[in-house]
Amino acid sequence: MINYTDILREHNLKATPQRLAIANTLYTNGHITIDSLYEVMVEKFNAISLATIYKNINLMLENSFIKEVKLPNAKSVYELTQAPHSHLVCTKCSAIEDITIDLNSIIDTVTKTSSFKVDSTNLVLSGICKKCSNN
Amino acid sequence: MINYTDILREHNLKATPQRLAIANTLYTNGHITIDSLYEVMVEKFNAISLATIYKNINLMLENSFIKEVKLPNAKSVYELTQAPHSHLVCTKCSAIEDITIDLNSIIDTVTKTSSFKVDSTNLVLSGICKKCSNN
DNA sequence: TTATTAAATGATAAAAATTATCATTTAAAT
DNA sequence: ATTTAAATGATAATTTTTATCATTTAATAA
Repeated sequence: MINYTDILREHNLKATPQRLAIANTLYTNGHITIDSLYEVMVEKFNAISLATIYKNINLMLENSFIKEVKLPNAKSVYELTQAPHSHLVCTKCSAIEDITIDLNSIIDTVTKTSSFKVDSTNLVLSGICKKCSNN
Repeated sequence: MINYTDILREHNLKATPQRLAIANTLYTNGHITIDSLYEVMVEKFNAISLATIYKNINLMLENSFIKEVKLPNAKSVYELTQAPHSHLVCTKCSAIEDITIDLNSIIDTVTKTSSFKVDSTNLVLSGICKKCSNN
């Protein structure tokens, strides 16, 4: 259990118990959908409102405390903001892995080829994870 | 105006006037949201139902006639299925460009590093397009 | 500590997005 | 021209997300 009080405040978010729990849920789960997050949160706060989940997710996105990851053929998942990275998604078991890939050479090529100034990247690689290829 | 009758049939889709119009709208627009597609279609068929749009988009996705492109901070857009490619999205004017980028070296690295078998890629590069950097 | 205040929460309504249902129409194959 | 399975349009139902508002609470300062 990490104490996210200060980090929340750095992102201009009051450190409410609900938010601290959301932060820890994201920390322990890595990536989670709104639905699953709500399920987990209901166990911790039996009276939490779904509206609180949505409002906090949106605020946390606006304040860059978390990031949304849009996946092909699946609902978005949310993760704590970290260093920029890409994602591996297993089409068999739906597991999601973070992976740091150096995309600079690609960005350079794009800049030269198309005179488009790249500011950020979103890369999702779909396929079969290690576990599933062994089973 | 391209005649998509045969191509639709190749994808196990009856060539209805509505579907032919959807195909042509995607062809001329390149990328379009559900909402915009509906607006365009209403001009061509004043009695078309939004349900028809949704049902066709879903069928066309299932039959790989079209692809969904998930964009950061925006609604999904749909495009005719083409050779695999990536997307450039301008954060100023929201323009979307197709771009073919060779990701094989990256895929190779991932395979070796993480023993994850990559089957498909989804790459969106956000930034400033040529037009907007000049204005 | 306690008091103050702006913000967060929970309950719920409202809105938006998507899917389901079904009678009617139509594309495609006799 | 006939037949039939599928598509369409109208609309209801469901799902997802946002808005509203009374109450509670975190954060700040006295």
